[in-house]
Parts: sequence; C-alpha cells; structure tokens
Amino acid sequence: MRAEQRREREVARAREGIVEAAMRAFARSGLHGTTMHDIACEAGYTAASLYTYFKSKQEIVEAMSNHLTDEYLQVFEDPMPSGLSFRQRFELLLHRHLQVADKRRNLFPLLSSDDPCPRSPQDQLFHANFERRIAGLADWLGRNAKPQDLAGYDAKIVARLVFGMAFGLFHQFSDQGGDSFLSCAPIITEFLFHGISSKPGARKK
Amino acid sequence: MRAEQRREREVARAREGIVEAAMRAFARSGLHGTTMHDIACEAGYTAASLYTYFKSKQEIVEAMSNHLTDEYLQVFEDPMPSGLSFRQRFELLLHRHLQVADKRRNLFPLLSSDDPCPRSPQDQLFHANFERRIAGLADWLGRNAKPQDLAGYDAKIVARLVFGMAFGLFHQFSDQGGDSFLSCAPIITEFLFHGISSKPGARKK
Amino acid sequence: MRAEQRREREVARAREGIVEAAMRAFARSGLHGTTMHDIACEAGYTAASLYTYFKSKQEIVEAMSNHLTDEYLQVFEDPMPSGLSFRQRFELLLHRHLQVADKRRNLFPLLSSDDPCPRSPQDQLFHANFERRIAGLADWLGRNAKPQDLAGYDAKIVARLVFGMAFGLFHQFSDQGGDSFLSCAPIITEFLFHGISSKPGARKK
Amino acid sequence: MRAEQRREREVARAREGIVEAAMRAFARSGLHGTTMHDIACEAGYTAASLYTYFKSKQEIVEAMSNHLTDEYLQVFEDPMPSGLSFRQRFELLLHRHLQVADKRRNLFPLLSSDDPCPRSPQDQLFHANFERRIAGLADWLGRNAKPQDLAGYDAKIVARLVFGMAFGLFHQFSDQGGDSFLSCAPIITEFLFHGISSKPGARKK
DNA sequence: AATGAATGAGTATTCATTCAT
DNA sequence: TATGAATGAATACTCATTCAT
Repeated sequence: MRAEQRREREVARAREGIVEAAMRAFARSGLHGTTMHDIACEAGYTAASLYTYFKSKQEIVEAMSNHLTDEYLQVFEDPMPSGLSFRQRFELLLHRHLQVADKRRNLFPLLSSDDPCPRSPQDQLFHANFERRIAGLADWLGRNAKPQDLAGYDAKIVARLVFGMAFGLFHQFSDQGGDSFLSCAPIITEFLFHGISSKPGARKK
Repeated sequence: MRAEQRREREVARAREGIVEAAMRAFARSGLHGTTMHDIACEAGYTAASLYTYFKSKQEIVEAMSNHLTDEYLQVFEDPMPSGLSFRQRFELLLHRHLQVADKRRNLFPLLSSDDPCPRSPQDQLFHANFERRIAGLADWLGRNAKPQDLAGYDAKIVARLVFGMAFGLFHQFSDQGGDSFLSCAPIITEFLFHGISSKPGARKK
Repeated sequence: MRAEQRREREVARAREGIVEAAMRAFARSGLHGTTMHDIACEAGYTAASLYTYFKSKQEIVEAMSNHLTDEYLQVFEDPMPSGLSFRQRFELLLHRHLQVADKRRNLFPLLSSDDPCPRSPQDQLFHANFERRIAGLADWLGRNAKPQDLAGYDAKIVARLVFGMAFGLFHQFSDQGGDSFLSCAPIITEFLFHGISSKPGARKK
Repeated sequence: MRAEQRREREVARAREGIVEAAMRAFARSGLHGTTMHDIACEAGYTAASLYTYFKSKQEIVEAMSNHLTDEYLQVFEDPMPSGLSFRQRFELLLHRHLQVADKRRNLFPLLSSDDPCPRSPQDQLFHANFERRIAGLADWLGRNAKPQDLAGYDAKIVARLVFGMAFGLFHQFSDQGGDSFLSCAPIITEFLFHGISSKPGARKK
C-alpha cells in the first residue's frame, strides 16, 4: 500500500522528468525534428523506456501542452495583495504571466501551434489549450473588473486582445537570450487601458 | 529572345500554379503532412516534375510564405480616398488587410509558424516574413499618423500590438467556414484608439 | 524432502497452467501474434514471472507441442475391449484420437506447423513431434494388424496416409464451432480399407 | 500506347521477379523471418523499391500464395493423352501435380499455413487458397470419373483425402534435397483405389 | 516467488530527391 | 519538359528478456 503510493510518486516523477526533457528537446529542434530517441537521451532513458510512461510520442506532446497551460492557469490562483486597483491587479497578473512565459520562452514558437494540420488531433489539442487560457483570463477579468472597467467589452474579447498583444510583442525578442518578456507588461497595460489615446506622460519608449 | 521571354512567362505561371496548389494542400494537411506527391497531384504534375520549377520542398514553402507577405504588403500600395482622418484611414487599411486574410484563412494556422524549429531555416523564414509585415505596417503608420496620433508610441510597437490583436481575435473563428475576419476591424480600431477607456456609446458587443 | 517434493508439484502445476494458458492465447492470435504478455495475462502472471518457469517463449512452445503429442500418444495406452476385429480396433482408436483433436481443435492450424522456418528449432520441433505421432501410429499398426491386413504396406506409410487423410478432412471445418471431427472416423476407416473401391452399401455421404 | 504496354509488361515482370525472390527468401527463413530487406536483396532491389510494385509485405505474400495456387490449378488445363482409363488419368494428373510441388518443395512448409493466426487475413488467405485447390481437384474428379468410379463418395471428400494423403507423405522427406515427391504418385493412386485391400502384387514398399 | 522497470535489437513503411528515358 | 523508377535516410513502436527489489 505504502509501496504502491511510492510507486505512483515515482511514476509521476518520471513522467514529469520526461516531459521536462521533451520540452528542452522540442525547444531545440521542434516537434517533428525531435525523435523519441532525442527525448530519451535528454531524459536519461532509452527510447523504448519512454513507452513505460507514455503510450506514444503524441501523448508526450499532449502532456507537455497541458502542463504548460496548467502552469499558466496556476497564476490565477496565486494570491494578490489587497487594496490594489483593477489596473494594478491587472499589471501584477500580467507580470506574473510574463515571468512564466519567460521561463518557457524557448517554447514560445510551439505555443502558437506547431505543425498545425487543421483538424488533426495535434492542432485541436493546441487550439483547446489556447482557449483554456483565454477562458481563464476572461474569467479573471470577470471576477476582478467592475463592468464599467471593461467599457462594455466582452471579457473574452478583451482576453483575446491582451493575449494577442503579448504574442505580437514576443516576436520582437529573438528566440535566444536577450531581454526578458517582463518589459512588455507596462506597454500592454497602458495600451489596454487607453490605446494610443494615453495622455502625455504615460508615454512608452 | 521572344522565345526566352515566353519561356520565362510560362515558368513563372507554372511556379505560381504550384504555389497555389501547395497552399491548398498545406491548408488541408499542414506543412509536414503534405508530401511532394500531394502538392503535385493538386497542381496536376508528378512529384518529380515539381523539381523542374523548385529546387526543393523548402523552396516551395518559401515561395508561398513570401507570396503571402507580398500580398499583405501590396495593400499598403492601394490608393485611399483623400480627406480621411487617421482613424478612418486606419480602419480602411485594416479592413483591406482582413479581406486578404479572409481569402487565405485556411492558411491562418500556418502563418503563426508551422513546426517552428528554432534556428531552422523554416522558422527563420517565417520570422522574417512576420517582421516584414511589422515593418510594412510601422512604415505606414509613420507616414499616416502625426506624431501625437500615436501618443509617443514607437510605430513598430503599435504595429506589433495591432498585429497581435488580430491574431488573438482570429483564434475565435473555427478554421472552417463561419464568420468573416472583417468583423474584427471595428473592435481592433476602437481598441487601438482608446483601449478599454472608450467612452460609452462606442461600446462593442 | 517433503518440502522439496511439494515445491516440485507446485512448479509442475504452474508450468501446466501456463502451457494451458499459452494454448488458449496461441489459438486466438497465432504463435507470433501472441506475446509473453498475452500469455502471462491469460495465465494470471506478469510476463517477467513466466521466466521463473520457462527459460524462454520458445520453451513454452516446446512444452505445448510436446504436451499435445503426449496427449495423442496416450491414446495408444488406453485399453480396448477384447474380441474386436482389426478394423473395429482401428475405428475405435481413430475415434479416440479425433476426440482428443476435437478438444484442441482451436490449435489445429498450429499443429501443421506455425511460421515454419525450415531448419529453425521451431520447425524442427514441430516436425519431430509430427514424426513421433507417425511412429506411434505405425507402432500400433504393427502390433494390431496382421501382415496381410496392411496388404504389404509399410506401417509407417499407412500411418502417414491415415494422418494425412485426417488433415485433409479437418480443413473443411471452419475453425470456429461447427461439427465435430468425429464424423471423419467412418470415412477415413472405410477409405483406409477399400479406397474408392468400396462395395455399394458402404457408401459415405 | 506502345510505351504504356511495354511499361505494363515491365511492371508485371518486375512483380514476378520480386515474388520469385520472395519465395526463395521465405523458403529460407519463413514468412516472419524474412524482412523486406531480405526480399529486396534477393530480388536485386532496395527495400524501398519494393513499394513501387507492392503496397505492403502482406501483398507480396498474397501474390505468392495466389501464384502457387494458380500454378497448381494450371495443371488441370494441361491436355492429356486420349484413351486413358480413369485410374491412368488420375495417376498422370497426380504425377504432374507432384512435379509442380517438387519445384516448390522448399515452400512446402508454408503451404500448409504459415503462422496461422485464426481469423487473420493471412490465415484466411491461405485457407482460401487451400480450398481453391480442393475445389479444383473435386471439379476435375467430377469431370473425369464416372459416378461409380468414386463409389458414391462426394468428389470434394475424395479431393480432401487425396490432398491429405500427399501432405502426409510429404512430411517424410527432409526439407532439403533428397527424393522427389514423384515417388508418392503410385502409392497414393493405389491407395485411393483400394485402400489397404489392394491385392497382392500391387504391393508398395 | 513475483514484478516493475529498463533495454537492445529489430522492422515495416514513408518521403524528398535524383536520374535515365 | 515530364515522369516512372529507384533509393538513402529516417523513425515510431514492439517485444522477449534481464534484474534489482
């Protein structure tokens, strides 16, 4: 019984290790360019051993994709200081999200959707996870913004716009090294609240 | 010489036909899921014949990617009625861009980058074309907006934000049929100008 | 000593159970189509455990093959009523053999030789067991038939012919359900004694 | 048009060559033991090239199986001298069949059914071809034997018995070299007509 | 004795690309 | 120019077997 629990823990740990290794490998060579052998090497197994923990390569990809989304959604659970204005809360949330994105920045290209073959299970998976994020953010907005804060916009629309703005800005960072995504937070925040009608003094770079 | 010119025309026509066929095939099965044989069938050739016009599959992808960007950039050349305000000009431009995007909507998933293997020529190509679009839009903004119109924002930043917002909204449309992208134009425009601080009456759905 | 004997009994029992399970699995999926895992599941063990009782998959196949032949040979030991004619004794023997075959009819396809790779140990094993049966039957004929009963035929030849006739007839039964092999007994017997020269009245279906 | 016909001829020739090569390889290592690479080597191609002519390994096996049965059935079409008795005609037919079998004797183990996994397409194929042979022989018997010749036996039953007897006798020949199958013809013939009731003088070894 | 985990060796099949015709 | 044929290289997945616990 204890043994069984320990076993389960170890299996979970192994799966996690493999997913982490897979993320490193995928970041290096893309989804297609990474073979089971590559993942196995990175994780310290042989290719055959991976099949002890995952039924297929596709299942590893799914685990990774879901894991990343879970990481993103987790941020909504993290407590925030009280007494903050909506704008302050939003900027803090965004900051935290960008930190998470920063940690996984090598995977950024994959996020948008890798080898999107419309209607393929792969593509549906990525799309579904994208939507989970949108829904998560829209939810948060619904809980944190007073109706007038969103000027009557549908929270989902706002979520898509925020998500898109981040996506647009990310592209400016070369995939390797360089500045952190964190610098995007104030820009997006300011833009979200005022667009290009911000008053002088709130100017960005 | 005449013969040579005719030859060139024919070659160009054949290349174009192949690229169009490739786009249909890619939209159906993704970049990896589409074989040279698939493209050839769609184009009315045999796989071997494609090599008369393109050195490799990669070259077809490149031609497609550049073609799509050229289509996008062409919009900046189209004349606009005179006497329009900046906002009106922007909305018209956006509308035209969304029309182009609509025509290629099946390829939308590919645009963001298909099987992005960082540092692969493939990925660099897509990134480069993304940046060409950003540069094109930033340029247009520089030429059409008075400095105070952008509230001091760098035109490139604004371009990225606009591009990103469109990307964020596109995801809401299922890949198949459904609403046109055109409905995004007023939302993005209003948001660009005022963010969520739009005055009542300018409310969106 | 008692403990040792008990151990031996248990081991023998386990081996037998595994072989029986293997026969069920083999009948379902063929020799190659059945994995050690399949056998283990059927027997209530894990694959690794089978190696406690058998050195290899091949050894299980051998045990099965020998077991089936032993079953066949055992029939020769079963007592027969006295006072029977040679023909009567033969038909009774055949009947009993067909009963055994009936019990294992699902394995019939395997008997002829599964995946016969000439010179492979596998094939040699099946060939050897086939010959053991032939020898057993020839032996019996030698002991039960007066020389003139076989019209001068070599008992081994007759054994092969009888065995072959049964094989030829078995094929008519679909592997699943259906008639029993027992109906073959009179046909083979009559044919053995008279070929197609049987006198009217001894006609078969 | 001519070119197309020539092409077809060449394709047919290539397919035939591959099937012949496959038969040699299968005879050597069995169906499972033979890889596409083995067949390709034997046929003078690379493994990938085989897929120009056959969709899969299974298709090669099918082509082989059908080819062998066709060879067998062809014998029924070969003309026979006139004026022969039924028995003489039968023995001649049998002799010819054994000649064919002799040519393919290395494949004999495969004929009975290789890796018979009940209900697998493979097994169904072999079973179907077995039945095609039975039907062919039964047909011939129906056309060549007067009703009383078969003593009222169903021609199909007789066909199965004859087929089986041959099968039983074949086993006595070691797979390699040695005596020809032809020596079986008189034994089977005599046995078919009289069983073990043949009169002295017609004795076989 | 029983097993979960690990693995080496093995294999059919795919596909972009080349080349003789 | 167009293509049928040929191929090298690549890859996910399977399975019998071993071994530490």
